[in-house]
Amino acid sequence: MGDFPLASPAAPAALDGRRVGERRLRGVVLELVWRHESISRADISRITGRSRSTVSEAVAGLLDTGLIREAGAGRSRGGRRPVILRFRDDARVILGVDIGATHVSVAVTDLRGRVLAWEDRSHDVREDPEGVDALLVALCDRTLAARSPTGSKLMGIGVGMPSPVDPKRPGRMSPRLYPAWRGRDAFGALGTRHGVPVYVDNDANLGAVAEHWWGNATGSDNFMYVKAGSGVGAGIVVDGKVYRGATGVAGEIGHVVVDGSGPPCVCGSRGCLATFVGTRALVARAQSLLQRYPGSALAGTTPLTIADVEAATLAGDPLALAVTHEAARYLGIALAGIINLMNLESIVVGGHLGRLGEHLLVPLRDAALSRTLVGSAASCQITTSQLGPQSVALGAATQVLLGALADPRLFQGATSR
Amino acid sequence: MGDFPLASPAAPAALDGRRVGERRLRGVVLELVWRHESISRADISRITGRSRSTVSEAVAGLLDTGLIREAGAGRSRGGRRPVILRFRDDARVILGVDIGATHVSVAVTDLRGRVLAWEDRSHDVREDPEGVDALLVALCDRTLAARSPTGSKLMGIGVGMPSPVDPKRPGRMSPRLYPAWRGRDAFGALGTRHGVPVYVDNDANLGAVAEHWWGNATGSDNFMYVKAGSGVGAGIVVDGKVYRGATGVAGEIGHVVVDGSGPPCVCGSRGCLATFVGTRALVARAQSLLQRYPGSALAGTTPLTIADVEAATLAGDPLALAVTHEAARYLGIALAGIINLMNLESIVVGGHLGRLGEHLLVPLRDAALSRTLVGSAASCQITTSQLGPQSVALGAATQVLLGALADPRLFQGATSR
DNA sequence: CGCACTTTGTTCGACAACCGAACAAAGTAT
DNA sequence: ATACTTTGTTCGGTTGTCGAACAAAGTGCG
Repeated sequence: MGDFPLASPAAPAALDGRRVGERRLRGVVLELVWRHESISRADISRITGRSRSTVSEAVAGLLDTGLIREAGAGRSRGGRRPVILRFRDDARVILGVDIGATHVSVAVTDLRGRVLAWEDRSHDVREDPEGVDALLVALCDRTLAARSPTGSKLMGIGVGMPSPVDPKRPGRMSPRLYPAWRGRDAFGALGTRHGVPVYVDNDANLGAVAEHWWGNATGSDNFMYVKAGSGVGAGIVVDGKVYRGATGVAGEIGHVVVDGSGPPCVCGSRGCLATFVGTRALVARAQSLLQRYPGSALAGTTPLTIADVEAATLAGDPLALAVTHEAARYLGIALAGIINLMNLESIVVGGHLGRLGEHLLVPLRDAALSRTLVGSAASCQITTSQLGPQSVALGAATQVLLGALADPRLFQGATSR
Repeated sequence: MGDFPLASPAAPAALDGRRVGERRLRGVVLELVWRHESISRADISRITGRSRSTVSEAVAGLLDTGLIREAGAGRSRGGRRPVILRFRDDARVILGVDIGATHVSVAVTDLRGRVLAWEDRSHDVREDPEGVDALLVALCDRTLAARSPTGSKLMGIGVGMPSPVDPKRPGRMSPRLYPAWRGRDAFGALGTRHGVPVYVDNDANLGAVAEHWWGNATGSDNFMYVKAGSGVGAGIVVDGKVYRGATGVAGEIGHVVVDGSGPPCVCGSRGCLATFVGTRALVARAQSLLQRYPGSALAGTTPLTIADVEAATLAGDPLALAVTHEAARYLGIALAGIINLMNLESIVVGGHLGRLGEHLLVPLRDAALSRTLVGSAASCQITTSQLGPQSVALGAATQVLLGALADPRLFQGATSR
């Protein structure tokens, strides 16, 4: 026991596929009970099309596991009152870990995506892998100890990384972006330490998952989450599932061309989105505009940081607003093309740009929707993330939850903390 | 009988889902026999994981339908020699219809995607819907009469349209692009006339299907087919299936920005791909360059058509080559961004640009691959379509075939012609 | 209030898909 | 020739599911 492999993000659990029967129905029923706050056996029978007898059997099995419980009688529909079933949100807890380029955060959530405990630390992740290991151990222990419903079992750990994740070697950071991490199997130790499975994925993908289940993209099955941080990344959800592409590294939105005659980019092109909306690009742009806006609040600030530009934008500083609007316009150009191509239902912007709210959205929507075709994209909702800094950690925990809902057997295996 | 509804492209057949058993296994076995030119029951057992007894039962059922047959003994693997099973490619025929802006084509194929008969007519589809109806009836009858294995039953009809297809109303052309077609349920009559189901889809999507099964994208499960015709459209295949987006109109690649300061486009943006690679754009560009290339073979040609530009390019004319290279470069910029974003495995270019072969590919690959990131896209194969003008009709027929492979019951229903 | 009708959830017999063991047929290796 | 392997079938048993029947617990109308 306690010997779980690192799970690849694409395949959280490979069922044997032979026994398609009860195990599968149990998963379906479990997910239904989870989705509907309260539901009866008869409801499930109607929704799934299985007979009441079959549903009863599956429900009996789930009651045994303690994941659902009977909670009194519901309203009659003209006959006997149904027995209400409820999902037990506190039956297990999940650890969600967010590794960024400059920070490490850990959340403990229940099975409804509620954050029960939260720790956040600044750390130079790029240069100090050993420090990250130690920090993770400490933060996980602290948050687990602080969580409210004491005694709940830990079900699994989700980890978000600021790097593409190779499905075949999920524990590895990209050696190009993180040379110091070369050869390290980053997060396997976490799983064996706690005796639970670990799910590793890219941070933008997990941000998308969080938005899909708990944020602005609830109900959108085809949408994109754009994370504008030190770099620009995207998590794409297609038909309700994270889209990963041919080799698992989809989402590199930073090198979509938005100005063919713009500045050269490291990728070999000119006028890439990344040259306009990355942290460094925004700060540099603000710096270069200082002379033209002598009265700006940013005038005296040295060194200028992205936090300064953000604060100034929210305060209505003209220079900062000019920088923000320019970035929004370029982002809008890129999004317009993608909306038309992929026929997306909604887009959520997170990361530092997402914190600017309407200051970003007004020019962004203007730029994007003026370029989209009728029907396809006029209906695409563009918003900024409301989930805040816990977004990635929450998405990581959610991936664990989804894996378990799809395969209830994972609920069994967790050992007590 | 003979009363099939128009099938939406997304859901060719909605199984009841209750009986998952033999019907499903039979579908899996049928597809395996179809994929492998020759295969034994024991092979199928190993591949599917079902027991030999179960596989034997499913095979027996399929033998009864006449869709597969036993074809002698295979090579021994150290024991009794296996009985070889083969798919009967000539058990049924399929009609594939290609409606373009200026032409109507019809193909009859067997169950292996071989074109047995083919008719092609120029026609002003945009303005004359009634003429299209009459032409379709005539061409379908002619091709069916001309097909080689006489007596084979017609299984279904696939139709490709030069318009986005609304999954909820598959028979309707876009009223914005085709005002004269407003209110017409375009192709339902075809199905009732022949007593078979009709599958309608967008032409670029069907081109992608054809490339996926019979062309350059065989083996690629994440790729894009770009059809550069009078407009520019794309068919996107994700995880082996046509990607349709939130409302079924994905693939509008024409309005990806490739030059933020380029000429204005009808969509409201500037420097859209469509302003550089559409038929009209290419001809206009050639026209405007005539003065600078006085020796060009195109100098005396009036009116200048896209066919002239194509021919001149293939003949190595400097003006035409300049136009082609420019278009290739812009297309490359757009593709680079999409490759990075979607992590595609390959891209196939069809339509008039696709006919230019290496004249297009050399500058296109140069433009696209120089802008893509290591790992993600350096491995993306960019080619031109080899399927020729039958591509869309072939894809349409293939969609019917795939629908039937997934649900063998469709094989039963076809009436003799 | 009583009686007919509905709805819910369980029990039980039947059925279909699938498996595994046993077996015959037809091979190969030595 | 003998021992072992592979293939495909037969047959009994397990499992998921259904439908009919039923008891429990409602609603609604005369």
